[in-house]
Amino acid sequence: MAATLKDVAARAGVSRSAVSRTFTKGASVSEKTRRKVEKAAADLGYSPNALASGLTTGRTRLIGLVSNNFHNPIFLEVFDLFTRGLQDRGLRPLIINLSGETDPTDSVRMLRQYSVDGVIVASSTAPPSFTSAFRDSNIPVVHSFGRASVTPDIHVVGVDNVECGRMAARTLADRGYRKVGFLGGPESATSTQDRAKGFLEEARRLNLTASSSYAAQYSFESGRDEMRRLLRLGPPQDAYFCGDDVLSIGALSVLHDAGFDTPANVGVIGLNDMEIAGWDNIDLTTIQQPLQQIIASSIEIVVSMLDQPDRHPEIRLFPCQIVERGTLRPLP
Amino acid sequence: MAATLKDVAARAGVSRSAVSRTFTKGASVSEKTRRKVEKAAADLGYSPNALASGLTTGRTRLIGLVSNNFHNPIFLEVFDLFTRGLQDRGLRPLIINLSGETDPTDSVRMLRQYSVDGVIVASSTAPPSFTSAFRDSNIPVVHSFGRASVTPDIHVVGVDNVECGRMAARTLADRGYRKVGFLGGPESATSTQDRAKGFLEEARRLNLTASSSYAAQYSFESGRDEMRRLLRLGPPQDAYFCGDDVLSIGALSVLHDAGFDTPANVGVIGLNDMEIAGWDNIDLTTIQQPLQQIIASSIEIVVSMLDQPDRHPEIRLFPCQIVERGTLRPLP
DNA sequence: AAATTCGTTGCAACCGGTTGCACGGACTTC
DNA sequence: GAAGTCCGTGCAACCGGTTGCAACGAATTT
Repeated sequence: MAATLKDVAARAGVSRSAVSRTFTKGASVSEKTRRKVEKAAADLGYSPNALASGLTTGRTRLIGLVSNNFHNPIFLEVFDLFTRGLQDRGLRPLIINLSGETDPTDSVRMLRQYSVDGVIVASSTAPPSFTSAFRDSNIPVVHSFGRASVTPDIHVVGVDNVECGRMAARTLADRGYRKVGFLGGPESATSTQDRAKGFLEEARRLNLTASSSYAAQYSFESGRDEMRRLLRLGPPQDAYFCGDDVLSIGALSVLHDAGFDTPANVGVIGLNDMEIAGWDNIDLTTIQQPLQQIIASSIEIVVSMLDQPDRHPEIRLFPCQIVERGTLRPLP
Repeated sequence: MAATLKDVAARAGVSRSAVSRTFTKGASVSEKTRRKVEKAAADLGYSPNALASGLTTGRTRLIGLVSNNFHNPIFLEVFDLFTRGLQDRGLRPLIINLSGETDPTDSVRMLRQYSVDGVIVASSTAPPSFTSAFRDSNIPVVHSFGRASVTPDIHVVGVDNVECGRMAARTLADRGYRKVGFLGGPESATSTQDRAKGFLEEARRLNLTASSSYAAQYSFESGRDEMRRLLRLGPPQDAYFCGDDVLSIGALSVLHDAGFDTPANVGVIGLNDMEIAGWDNIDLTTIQQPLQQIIASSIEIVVSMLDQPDRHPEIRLFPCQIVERGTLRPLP
């Protein structure tokens, strides 16, 4: 149906090699043949078949984008940045929706079948075994929003979640909250563990009374469920650090239903600064992750791995910052 | 690096054809060779290269998923359903993020280069010329959330937006609102045009006073901007039908800032029923599009086109329904 | 025992490109 | 004018599979 190399070669009166070379930059072709070929290609509406060329070159320009956060609005922003960033560099994202799957076998097989040039795992909850499965299959991989390890064996781009936890504790302390709580996401997620660690350590250091609890997932409903459970056990803390904006908003809605007012009765600080957090009906004080930087950096690493697959694993962490809105009282 | 057909053939002591046939269902292979081959394949961790096989069969099992709604949270749900639905059928979504692009040329080229088996355009704002570009390139295409045409030349799955508009008008009238307004998305989008048409016609029929205006995009900020503009011109209508939930929420936030209370002073009804609309801090009355059905149906059509590429274009519209929440006063 | 049928198998060509190599011609150089 | 460069080109093999065709052996029929 579509024109092939052979068709173009015939029409231009040259060999298939000549046509291939005109479309391979850096190859040696005379001005004259190039013009003939380009004319013929335009006439036939030819564009090279990326799959066939991938077969011989070993480069498909396909990048696996693996995620499981399809219920957190922040991920739409992540998705937008990744897909745009990749396609701006001539790469095509091939999506894998994990949706609860924890066994990497299938994902690895799928992406190997399509000979992706690399994989980006965009998830703060995917276990480390997941990313290593790709590396073990010799697929270049970078873990975005992953945990920084002391002995990195995989590229990780993200934030220092322990430091985020500390930052949250300091922020609450500075505003005069004394009894504070951590309301995290799933306890199995490394991001949750790190945020809890930083938060509780720093709270202790600052002589705050700190508690912690965990929601089943990073979702609005889980945030509601967990806050409801807490309120059944007794009065709320002075303020909560929630492991994610959606959890915060869920928790807030339960607090409001129960008659508590923010920030007067109880403060809440989230994490992510998703677009919705800035909406006036939400107005959530939160810790912002620098998404653009994290994603641009992830893409940069995966691109560089195309040329140097055995590049030394690297950790890139970016600083977070507080976005002041209405769910925490102002500094005294 | 990865094992190939040849490696497996050598290890199993059979020809490459035999190996290929064990992995092609419906092919004729004896139990004995099948076992030998499967053993060898398992030993080597072999899995067939989908790209190479696509080259000869003309089937890549790749489906282009084209969209431009990367700023509307509803699209995360759409995305989740599409990616899961496709991969459940062994298809892989290849994402194209249009982000404002209106010229289909590049998208068509990209997807042709990767020999996708079909394309799903998931957008209520993409112009019809966009989808036809795929069809003209002989790529099976279905337009999800598109406009139903009387003389369909492309598969369309979605809702009857004119009827949605009528339904909104009736809903407002039933609840005693007399002066009503349509606050739509971009005027160029067919979805906006249809919703406006249905709403205004029905409002007239019901002797309501109706006005209409348009936001620049389907986004929270545009909703705010437009409602701000309306309030500068004079007092608000009794109730608004907004062309989308995000517009509704933007409009609501401006109304609240201006001291209007919902549903006491002014009613708002949205469209989509995105997850957030149900959050207690939002509690938006809205018209629900049956996403699951629309998406399942879109996938079903694209799958059926794999076998019958020239299948007659079809329109599938699903009914919407009102989701009662707190931004419209109850029926008298 | 010969003929027929049938399922299984390997050969070889092909899908749409890429690329090492050798050849040919134009252009320098001595 | 002969020798040496260098650039451009085509041939042919290859990437990792698929598939039509013919051959083959076993089982069935006559």
